[in-house]
Amino acid sequence: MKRTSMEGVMCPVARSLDVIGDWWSLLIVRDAQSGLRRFGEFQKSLGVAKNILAQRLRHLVEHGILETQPASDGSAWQEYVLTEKGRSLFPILVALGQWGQQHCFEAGEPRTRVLDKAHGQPVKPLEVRAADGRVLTVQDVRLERPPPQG
Amino acid sequence: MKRTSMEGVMCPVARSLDVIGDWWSLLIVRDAQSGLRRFGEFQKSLGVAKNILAQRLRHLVEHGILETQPASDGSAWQEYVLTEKGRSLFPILVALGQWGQQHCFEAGEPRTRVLDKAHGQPVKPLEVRAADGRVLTVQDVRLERPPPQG
DNA sequence: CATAACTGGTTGCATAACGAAACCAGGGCC
DNA sequence: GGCCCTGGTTTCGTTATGCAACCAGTTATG
Repeated sequence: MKRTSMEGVMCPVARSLDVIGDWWSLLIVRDAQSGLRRFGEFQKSLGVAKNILAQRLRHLVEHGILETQPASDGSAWQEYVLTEKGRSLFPILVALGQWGQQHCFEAGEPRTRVLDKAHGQPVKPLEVRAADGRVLTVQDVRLERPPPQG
Repeated sequence: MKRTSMEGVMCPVARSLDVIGDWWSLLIVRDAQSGLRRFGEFQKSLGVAKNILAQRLRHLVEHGILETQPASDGSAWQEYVLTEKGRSLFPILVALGQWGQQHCFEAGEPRTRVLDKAHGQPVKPLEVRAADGRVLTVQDVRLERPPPQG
């Protein structure tokens, strides 16, 4: 069988999903962005089975999204911290969060929010913009496929 | 067993992933955004097994991301078209695409790009902004968790 | 109008991924 | 040294995935 891989495909979305497209990876990254570092912290926060967590952490390290380093508290354990590549997933998480907030909650239902540290205000909804600054919707864009590499 | 569900969880990211977090769903939405409508079109574009595709389409319809409608060409078949909820996934796809483009390709490797229809220019990199317009990184935000609903 | 071919699926089966729980090794603590 | 905690690995049963075969309704063809 084999779960289909998108490694050779030219669509960047597919390539991304190849790396972070499984269920837990993005949630791990999300927790890492909010400061978690230790195996046990992730396990407690996510409630995921330990074998799955170990597997995902290894996967994320292999793909350069997390890296291991000696624990900051002087103990002999190691910590998982985000690389630059991992930190740059931030807009994806914000986009997912904003969409989920709008479409996956009932009106009064309590939810976690992302706030600007400086003023405690929610962040602005993400906008896709053209080079000249115009806000774009899906109708305003087109895909450019590279020529078949003969 | 049961693949863990995040339905009761307060994190919007988790809720989103509950709906669109599996491997194929976002790719289907991506193709739908670029204009595909018919079962056969999706199948050809994605190369996915037909049973999986049928299952995913049903899932996306159930969650209100796609809806079925009679074919626009007058034939008796039906088409799958995006709802407003589905169209609003656009920033997520752009975010995934931009990240994948930066981090999952070799330097000269050809890739599909999203261009502004009006001028043929690539869209701007997404930016997370505060209410007052400042660009925010992950260090500039914090999470507000709602009080435990006692 | 009969029939061939296409679209849009469903069913069955083999295999890989997932999940829970048990197990285990090394570290830290007394 | 004995005991518990952290951070995993192993084992095993269940679920999801992928392929291929099959099938009904629709459209094209003669």
